[in-house]
Amino acid sequence: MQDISPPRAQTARERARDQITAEIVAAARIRLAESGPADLSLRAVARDVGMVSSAVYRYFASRDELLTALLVLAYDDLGAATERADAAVADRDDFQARWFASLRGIRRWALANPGDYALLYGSPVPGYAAPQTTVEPAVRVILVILRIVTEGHAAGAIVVPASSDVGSDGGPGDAALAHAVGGAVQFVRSRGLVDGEVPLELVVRTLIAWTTVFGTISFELFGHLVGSVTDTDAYFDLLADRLFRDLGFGGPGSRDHD
Amino acid sequence: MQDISPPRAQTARERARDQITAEIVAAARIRLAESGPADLSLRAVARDVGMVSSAVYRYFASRDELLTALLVLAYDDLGAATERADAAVADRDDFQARWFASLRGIRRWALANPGDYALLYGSPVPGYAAPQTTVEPAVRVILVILRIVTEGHAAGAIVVPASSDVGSDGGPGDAALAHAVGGAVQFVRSRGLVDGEVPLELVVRTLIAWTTVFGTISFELFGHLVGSVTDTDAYFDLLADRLFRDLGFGGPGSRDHD
DNA sequence: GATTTTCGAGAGCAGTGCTCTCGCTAGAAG
DNA sequence: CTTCTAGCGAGAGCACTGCTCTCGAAAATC
Repeated sequence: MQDISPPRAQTARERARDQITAEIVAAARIRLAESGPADLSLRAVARDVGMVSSAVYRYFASRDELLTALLVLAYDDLGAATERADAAVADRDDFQARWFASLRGIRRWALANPGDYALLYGSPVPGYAAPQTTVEPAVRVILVILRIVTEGHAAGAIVVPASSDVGSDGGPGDAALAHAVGGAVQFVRSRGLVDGEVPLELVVRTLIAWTTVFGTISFELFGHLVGSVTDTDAYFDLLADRLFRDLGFGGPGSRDHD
Repeated sequence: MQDISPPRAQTARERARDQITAEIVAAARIRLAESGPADLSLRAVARDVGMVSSAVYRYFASRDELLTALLVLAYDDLGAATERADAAVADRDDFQARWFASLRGIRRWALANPGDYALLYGSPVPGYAAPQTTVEPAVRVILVILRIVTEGHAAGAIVVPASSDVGSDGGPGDAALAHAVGGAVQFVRSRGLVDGEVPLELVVRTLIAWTTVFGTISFELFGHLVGSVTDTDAYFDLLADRLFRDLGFGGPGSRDHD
């Protein structure tokens, strides 16, 4: 195969440019770790890499563009960390172990990189809208937990929890469900995660689990659990367990292994 | 009754001071609504109220102190809105209606006041630590949902969900639970919300519900649900229903009413 | 070797939080 | 009613921010 673009012989200039770009991002990431995203100063970053602020603009058109680069990097880092956590479980059919490993991996990454986490899941920087390029890296972490659920379902380890029609109106529950989480269903289909029918209630439950995990981590990092949760490590495991069971895992018949 | 302190005859100076203070806060709140907390400019607020920036420092020692005032105001506003939503349900034994009303009230407030919401539940402003005075107003909204759960439990409307020992170790589940959520248990007791024993699993479930509600609202406001959840109104109701049932409400025997 | 592209430095603009000083004025004290 | 003082608003100023523009030097290209 012809190496068309990626490993094409870079000119010295290009190599230097890439290297300096990486240097800037690295310096920015360090500063981000010890101050919030809103506090990130382009001038300070410039000083760190031994440049004057205007020189940085040769590499990033604006502070927002630097933030976007950090965003992509952080999403990828989180995604990779979560994938690693899941992959570390040897028995691929031990969905409980995979679930715990992945969720703990997410939380561990967040605690280790609070600045990045705040950038990703905190309040958005005012006036800043993440461009489309950030979508794909953002999806990685979701895919990990989605795969556990879909594979678990395919393996018959899930008893899809009962849906309920206790909505405000007595209408047909499934149509309402399909409409509400239509995007997620389409997403799961487009990624080829499931062939055949997608149980809507499972989609809803997975969305809830996803939201709860990040909601909990955000609460922990942002100080909202102080006073209520005494042992955050233990609480998170408790949470992971409840979410796992609410998904329909570990139901009747699938005794756990110890 | 003697009016001891609150309506004590204020001097003209004090009245003027309070009025201007309120004016500043009001102006700040308006600016906050259309830009994030990090973007809130004390100088801009000063301009809005027809002052020069240094004059504002006669009323607030720093920008952070202004933010704290806004924080307290916002917490109180959210708390009041939620209390109103709950109180609007005439039948106090209709816990489902109260649950939906309260949760919807929280979300409605958040959507109507995104700036305030970001201030309360977004990433904290770097270097800013909310002082103790903000704790009490912050608690109001939690108390509303806590009351629904405790009253529901006292009324026998809840079948406390089964705990599970599927933790990492096979130790005694209840001791671990008690340790993890000890703060919450103590809180519930200190507020006199429950006399007698507090079912630990219910405490855990309530904490999870609380976290999930705010996690979902944060995700919605911060744009993380775009692409997955197509109808956010409907999804939130779906969520409220699942949380309600996971708490043990609407279990066997307590058929809902329509 | 001449030319064009690329890049870093520096000055500068408008904005920020915050401090300090200086008058004015309204309320308190006599 | 006069004197005095405490409180307040204005202004200048400092160090910082994001960002723009110009200029000179160096490197790649022709």
